[in-house]
Amino acid sequence: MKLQNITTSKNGSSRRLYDDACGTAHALDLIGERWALLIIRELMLGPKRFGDLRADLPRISANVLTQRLDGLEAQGILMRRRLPPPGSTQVYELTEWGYEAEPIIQTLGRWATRSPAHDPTLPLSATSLMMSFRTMRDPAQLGGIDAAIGFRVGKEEFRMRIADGRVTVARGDPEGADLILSGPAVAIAAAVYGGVPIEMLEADGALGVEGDRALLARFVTLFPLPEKAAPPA
Amino acid sequence: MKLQNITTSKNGSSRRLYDDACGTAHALDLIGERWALLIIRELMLGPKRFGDLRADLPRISANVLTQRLDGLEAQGILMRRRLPPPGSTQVYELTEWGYEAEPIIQTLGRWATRSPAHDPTLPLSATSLMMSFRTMRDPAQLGGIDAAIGFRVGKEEFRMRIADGRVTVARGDPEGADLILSGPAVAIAAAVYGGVPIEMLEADGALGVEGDRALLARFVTLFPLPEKAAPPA
DNA sequence: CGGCATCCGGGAAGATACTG
DNA sequence: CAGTATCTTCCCGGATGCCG
Repeated sequence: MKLQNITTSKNGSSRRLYDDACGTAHALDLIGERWALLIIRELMLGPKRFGDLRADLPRISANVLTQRLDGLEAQGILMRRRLPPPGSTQVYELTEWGYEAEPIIQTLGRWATRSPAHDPTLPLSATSLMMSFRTMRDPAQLGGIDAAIGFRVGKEEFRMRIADGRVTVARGDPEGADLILSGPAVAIAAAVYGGVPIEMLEADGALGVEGDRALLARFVTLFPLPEKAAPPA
Repeated sequence: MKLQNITTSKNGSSRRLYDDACGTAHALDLIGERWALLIIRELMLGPKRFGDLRADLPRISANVLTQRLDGLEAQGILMRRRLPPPGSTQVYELTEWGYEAEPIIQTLGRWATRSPAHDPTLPLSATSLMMSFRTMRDPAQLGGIDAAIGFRVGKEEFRMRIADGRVTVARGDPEGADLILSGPAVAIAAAVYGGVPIEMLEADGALGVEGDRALLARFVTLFPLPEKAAPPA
């Protein structure tokens, strides 16, 4: 290790800061570097290991991930935690303040889906699909629904609860839910956001459905995308 | 101009994109580059010229500002507009969709002021001070207030209206407001966010006050900063 | 395999000087 | 005043390798 690296890593403030009292500028100092906010997004539904993050952010390189995790930890946004042995692997978990960044993710997401350039058919991580449901829920449509919906997306399992006009999502066993959807995140996104008919996705083997199909028909209407903004002239 | 520049500017997608369907990731593709969101912030209260932006973002370099303005225009977030002659100078103005980014600025700002590292004594542009009032207003304290407050910050003038529990701010003539504050943005920020006594700022010649001093005493309590998050252990 | 450190190439950001 | 040209610095991304 070179001396330069010692000074620059010890004094993390050698990073380019905006030097601006505005809270927005400070937010960018904290989480404005490339990948930082997407790492936070991936941790939003609970702790993950280094390798999980690499898998869910396929285009990040290991050294950048290391740098970001260091920086976010130093700023108190996430913590390293060592799981009890055996298998005492390390996980990264948001702090309480880190979890409070969820509105940032939602506000950005809601605004950007109005972009004419937004392409909802791109790949998608399981976490961002689940987060998108919390972001895009239509309160007017949720009234009167009380249901549990399970998801199996790759190796990850989630349980959503819709009740009292609210949507909560957490990692958890889908078993026993009123409706269970299985398949890659893009397939579920195609059904909910792309308007692709369920039957077509099932026929392709892309989507598995168990349980209340009437609920499913309603489910795919609960998360409307906002209208596109006018494209640039 | 070189051929390379033509291809890279025509095909703006040579930029590093996240390639992720998640709206949050797309937002970062749109406004995640350095300085982009601060440029949007500076335009939030109306159009500005190139030189205004340089003055209000003192540490941005001219070529980066040019690149960002080009990119934001290509994405439909802002427009170039030529003012009617004489003095037919060019200004940059947010599109309707661009103005809708205000919640992003507010959400980031609110979250980041909880950072242990946030330093509210740093320099501040007039626009970000005005935006901060919209962000930080305490609805519980605004009830029953109906007032017009004017600001003279450097060469810029603003008029704030507090009524019906809402705060609106626009560029405009402070004359005739119930209260008029004059001085650099840092001085006004010191009074509102730093708890520095008005008398001290006036004695220093940093702050000028005209009009209703009782309203001023109340005004400085209307924008409480959120509690700090626990500092990293 | 998870968690890094290191080296390298390309490109974005910063600073300064220059032009219409 | 509104940008452009150029140069330097530094960040990002990819590959490789070390170590528990």
